[in-house]
Amino acid sequence: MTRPGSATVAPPRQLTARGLATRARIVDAAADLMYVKGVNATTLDDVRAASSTSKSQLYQHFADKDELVRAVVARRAGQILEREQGYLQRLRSFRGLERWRDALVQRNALQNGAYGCALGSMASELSDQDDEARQTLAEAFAEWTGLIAAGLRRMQDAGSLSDTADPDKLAVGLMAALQGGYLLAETQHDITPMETALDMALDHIRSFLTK
Amino acid sequence: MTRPGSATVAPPRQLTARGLATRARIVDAAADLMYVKGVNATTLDDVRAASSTSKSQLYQHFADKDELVRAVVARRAGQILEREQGYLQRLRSFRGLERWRDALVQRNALQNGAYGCALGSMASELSDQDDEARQTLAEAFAEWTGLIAAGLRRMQDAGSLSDTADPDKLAVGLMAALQGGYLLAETQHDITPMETALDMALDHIRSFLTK
DNA sequence: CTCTGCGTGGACCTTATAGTCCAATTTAGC
DNA sequence: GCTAAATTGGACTATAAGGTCCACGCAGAG
Repeated sequence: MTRPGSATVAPPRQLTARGLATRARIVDAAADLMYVKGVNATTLDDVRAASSTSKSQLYQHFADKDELVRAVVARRAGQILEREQGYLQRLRSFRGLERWRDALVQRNALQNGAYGCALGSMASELSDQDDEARQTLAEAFAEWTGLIAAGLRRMQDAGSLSDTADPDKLAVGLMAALQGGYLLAETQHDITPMETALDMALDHIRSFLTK
Repeated sequence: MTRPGSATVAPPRQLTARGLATRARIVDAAADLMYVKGVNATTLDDVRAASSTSKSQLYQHFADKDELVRAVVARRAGQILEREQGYLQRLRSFRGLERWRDALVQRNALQNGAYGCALGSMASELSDQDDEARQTLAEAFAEWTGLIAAGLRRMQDAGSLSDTADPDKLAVGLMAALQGGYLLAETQHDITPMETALDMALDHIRSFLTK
């Protein structure tokens, strides 16, 4: 850190391909562990073991655990948004919304509701502990909700959704139903409440269909 | 623990009023700390300091931290259900549902959404770590949802809610909207999404009103 | 081929935290 | 009051976890 000659402080010193690969391996392993065990309950030793790295490599890439956590948050946000973009960017019909719902429910059914939403569980655990993580998560939720709202707007443009509907509010409501559904499913170890919650939100949106 | 003559193992040895008061002080302090800092981030030393007790007293009343956590979960569940009973047991009209919504939103606005729902945040943190806590939380959610469903049924009996409405499903959907709203509000430090989510759920229920 | 510096392994240190123990004190029945 | 049990205070231990350090390895530029 006090080595002169290199960059001034400790900004992203230039990484080789190998370094980048190690870093990715660490973040991936940490993301998996933190999803299953929770952020706090995941130790750096867990991460080290799961990623087949050593302590020095962790601290080569991250100043401390908080920074690793933030990298995990960013990574998860990126992953989920990319996945959701795949589902939502072509959304143009209510049927598409139903398919989206089915995909989420099915994915969650694989683990019987356990662990909840990767974004939601981190949001709950970190929002009041790490403001930077909180902001990243808030932005991720906003983008995710935005994808839904955009889809609803396309439905309006296509004439299938009434102009009296407010896509932004409907999207927020749908996202809340999704997150609440995840939480209840996680607690009950049963995805039924998640289905019920999403169905109710979709029923409500259905009431705005024009045909 | 190996003291002969008293009860066989270590069942709730008989407590005096003083002991009971100490125990309550510990659980209360722990509940507050865990709500604000999270369960994992709350140390027994924090609890000890906040409750003005000593280590031996903690271990007098709880075998280990997990047991304290379970006591906190049970306590919170009891508190919230008691509070919600006050609001919901006389619920007979849609207006009453709106008042209930307003009360929850207002309470959450006091802290700008921070910390979320006391039950929800514990559910998220504990569901995949402590199965006993998870079950208690699941039952608490079920009871809470049941209070809402019972209110909706009274509305049906009074003729203001259509018989085609399914009170149980609507209650689950409303609870999910509430919990999802809490989570989004906590993440954004802004209660707007909570309001939006609850409004959407209420709008949907409104569509089943008969007059 | 060899020199430079990023990249790596893992021992080591420090602190914080869960959990133990026992002597001293208070309480409650007799 | 007296005695036994309940209660309390706080020092003490063990360990797990975060974080530091340094010697060595390796890969690419000259």
